[in-house]
Amino acid sequence: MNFELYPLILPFGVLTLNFQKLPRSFYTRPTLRVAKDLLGKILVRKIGKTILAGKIVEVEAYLGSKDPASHAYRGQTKRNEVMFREGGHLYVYFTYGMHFCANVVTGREGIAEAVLVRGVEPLEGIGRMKKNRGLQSSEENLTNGPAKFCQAFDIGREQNGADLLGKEIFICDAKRTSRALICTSTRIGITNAQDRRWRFFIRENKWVSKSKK
DNA sequence: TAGTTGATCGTCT
DNA sequence: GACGATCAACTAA
Repeated sequence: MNFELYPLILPFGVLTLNFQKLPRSFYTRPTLRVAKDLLGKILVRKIGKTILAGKIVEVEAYLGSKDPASHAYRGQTKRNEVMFREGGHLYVYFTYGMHFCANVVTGREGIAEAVLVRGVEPLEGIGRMKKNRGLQSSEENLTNGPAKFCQAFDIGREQNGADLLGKEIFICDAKRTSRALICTSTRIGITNAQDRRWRFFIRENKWVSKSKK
């Protein structure tokens, strides 16, 4: 069942918290609902004995065949195959010749919808994240963008298709983010479908990407 | 601080 | 052959 517990040593001392992995049923719900509910949840990445963890603070929804901006708008291809899987998988794609971006697949099998993770607030493994980024940069510059987050969390080709109910990458439940703190906007970096306000982020959080507020 | 550009390659037309 | 769900370094002011 979903009662595996994951102790995390948070950076501010020896506080150890037990988080519960989100169940499959969290991801198979309607995508816009999953997108908003992902705000505040704890994304965990295990690399050997190293644990990286961060709070999701910015996301964008992509609604497959209903959405001209989605990679899956024109149907299934080799690249977007993972988007068509059951909710709770990770869709990682390569872009601009050098960057990876990661999506949480949502909905039932055959429905190609997903939520792009654009910003994360680092909680655990910050030293390793800095090493992964390879830059001496401020802490907010570590994970305040989709490709920065992937680099910090060492997410690439090999993580495409990963099951979020597995051991390598998963998301843990956390207190629901208050509706009053959730902001909405158009999505970043796309030119069509500007009428769809499917970007969601936590107000005044330092790890929301800089491009638009 | 705002705006521009180079990097770099898989995917789809 | 064009371009992208991006980023960092650079320039101008």
